[in-house]
Amino acid sequence: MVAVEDKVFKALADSSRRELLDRLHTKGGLTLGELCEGHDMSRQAVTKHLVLLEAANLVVSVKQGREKLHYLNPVPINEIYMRWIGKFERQRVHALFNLKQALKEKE
Amino acid sequence: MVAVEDKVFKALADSSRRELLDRLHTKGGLTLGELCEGHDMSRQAVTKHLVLLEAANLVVSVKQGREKLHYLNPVPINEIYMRWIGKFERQRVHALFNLKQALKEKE
DNA sequence: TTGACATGCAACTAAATGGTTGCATATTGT
DNA sequence: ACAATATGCAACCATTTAGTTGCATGTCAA
Repeated sequence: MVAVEDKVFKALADSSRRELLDRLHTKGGLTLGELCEGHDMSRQAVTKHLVLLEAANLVVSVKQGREKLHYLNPVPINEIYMRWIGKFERQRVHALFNLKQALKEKE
Repeated sequence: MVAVEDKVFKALADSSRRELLDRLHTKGGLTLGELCEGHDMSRQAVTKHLVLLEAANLVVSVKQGREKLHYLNPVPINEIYMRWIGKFERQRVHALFNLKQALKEKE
């Protein structure tokens, strides 16, 4: 069952899917219809993306009547992080990130 | 220049490339030849993977004579993490991760 | 210098991927 | 009931991608 990990990365490989995750990070519980808004691709394309995201466990959904509500699941992302960032690196890398942020805000 | 982010995710999408990252996380400074060992794919295939990983800035390399030494760069991974894990989630998710680890060790 | 070693580049192939269109199903409100 | 709304499924197409093979270049050591 190494497959689940592979699904996560494959799912994250597409920019449309990443954008969907961004939207769900900002606001959870969106329906398929809502997630389609502001894209130039068809509803069916979005459906396919959501199927992959759910298979990867990056998105969880609940059916409510004829609607389907979608939520972001942060767990798999955390596992990626833990995989390649050792305990020491974590501090350095966080410091670097914060520095970058601070500089960005000064612009 | 949205391309750089895309390269990171595309690079991570392949399991052979992730394995290369694992090897470099365990031990930095490996040559192409060393990275080829224990794979069933050709040297040229590995080269191609490394090109992508370097383009994504996930791997940095230094030429030394006729050899090329490779190192893992943790910065892009951290940025993925920061993107989809909000400040509160970070705590919960870490706690969950640690719990899982503890349970795994008890087996 | 010359052979062995380490890496680089290019053309080609098979499979995976992202997108489309068309039709089917299920739920809601009047 | 029935029309509008929300989602699901399947076949098909173009492009990308991971891998190969073959040859070229560059560096070291005897």
